Amino acid sequence: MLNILNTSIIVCRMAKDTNRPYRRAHGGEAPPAGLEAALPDIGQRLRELRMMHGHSQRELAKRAGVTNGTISLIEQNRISPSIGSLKKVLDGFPISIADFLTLDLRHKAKVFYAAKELREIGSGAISFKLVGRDTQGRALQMMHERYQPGADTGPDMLSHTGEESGIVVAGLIELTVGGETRTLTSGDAYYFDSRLPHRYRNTGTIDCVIVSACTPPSF
Amino acid sequence: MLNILNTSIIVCRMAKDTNRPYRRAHGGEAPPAGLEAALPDIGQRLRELRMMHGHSQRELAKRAGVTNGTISLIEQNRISPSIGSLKKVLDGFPISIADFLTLDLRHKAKVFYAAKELREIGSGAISFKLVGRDTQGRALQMMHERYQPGADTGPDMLSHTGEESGIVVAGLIELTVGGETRTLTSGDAYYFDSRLPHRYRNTGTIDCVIVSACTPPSF
DNA sequence: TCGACGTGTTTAGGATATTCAACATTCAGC
DNA sequence: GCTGAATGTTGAATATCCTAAACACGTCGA
Repeated sequence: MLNILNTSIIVCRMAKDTNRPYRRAHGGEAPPAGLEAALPDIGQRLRELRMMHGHSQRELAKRAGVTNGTISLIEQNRISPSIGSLKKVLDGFPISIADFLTLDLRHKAKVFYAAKELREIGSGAISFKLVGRDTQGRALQMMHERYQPGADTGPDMLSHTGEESGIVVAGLIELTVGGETRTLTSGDAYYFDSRLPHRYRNTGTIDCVIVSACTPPSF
Repeated sequence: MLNILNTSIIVCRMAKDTNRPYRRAHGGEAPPAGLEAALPDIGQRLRELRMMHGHSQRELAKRAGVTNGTISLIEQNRISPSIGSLKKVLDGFPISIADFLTLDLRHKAKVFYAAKELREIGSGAISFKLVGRDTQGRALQMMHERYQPGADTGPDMLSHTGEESGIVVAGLIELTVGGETRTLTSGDAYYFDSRLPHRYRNTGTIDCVIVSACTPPSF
């Protein structure tokens, strides 16, 4: 099977360096065409990652224990680094080879959310403000919850797949999980499997504010 | 930096094949010792995967478009395959390089946490209070973070697998993610892929408090 | 017992990756 | 306009990878 990457490298070399003829991969069988998933653009990935970290080629080379020339050639896709040396190079960053190959650096997901941008659901006594509008492809759902005095998620206990956790920021909340009830105040926290029936009640006299998260997103 | 893998390869070659002398990686500096994460045992992984699929080396070689010798050498860790050829080999299976490298080598939980029970790590300018002592089997890690004025996670950007999100509860924080920088204040929020290099800095004059969550737990 | 296959391993040599050193460029500081 | 120090690129030499072909061993059936 013909390797697309290697081929392109050769083309590149031929064009730039020498006229030395190139032996076609396997004289015999024709390649079954590009059925396999494309190999990510190692060079550009590395360059972007390096830039993000604010390192020069030499700086990274020193950290990684390779030469700056190697970094340069890899970034230009002039060579296909061995696993060993790619590992060395990535040792210059806190990232694994697997993550490096998977990470989508180009996709610009929304990162920052002004308070007013949080999506608010449930008005009245209980309000949830969600971080992020579409939870597509996200593993987490972060929330800013506010319970007015007397607010109550009700006697019909909640129950859904996933896990949830939170920290009380202000006021107090009475939380029941799987039959056990506790009152939490500012700084206290909870963590439970969302399949356990649960209920929140503000038994205090001021608004209760909780910052919580659940996975997977359930809104 | 000396590459452990390559070294062992050489040793192996020397012992079995020839007595040809081996030039030590870099005459100069001594290796800073095994600080970096171990490179997964490519050879054994490949062998196991191949066995699971019931292929012989030659059979896989044919599918992959490499020679059986290459498979053999890789499985013995005699060579560190190039990304390109590892890709080719894995094209013989329905698995990506990243998955291949990651592939796994095979009650009543505590719900309520008083503020004092939160496990505190990092005492100085930055302190994290974690919900839950052992994150074993948990999908989420909830945290109460406090940054003193001037606190900074440092120019060596953080980067790790997972996703993280948070809401600023008090003060302000300057957050850099994947090259983009923003200053968030109380009520603002963020969400990003933790593999993107990121950095937190309290550029304000009072303590900044953030309640955040990440998945999977990374402490 | 023998050959014809199957397996994984090894070897020599050509192809590719990596290093080292030099080069070209940019940019700050004078 | 000069340096000097930084950057990324390149060519030649060397080390490593990859292939092709042979090797050694085991199994099976005649």
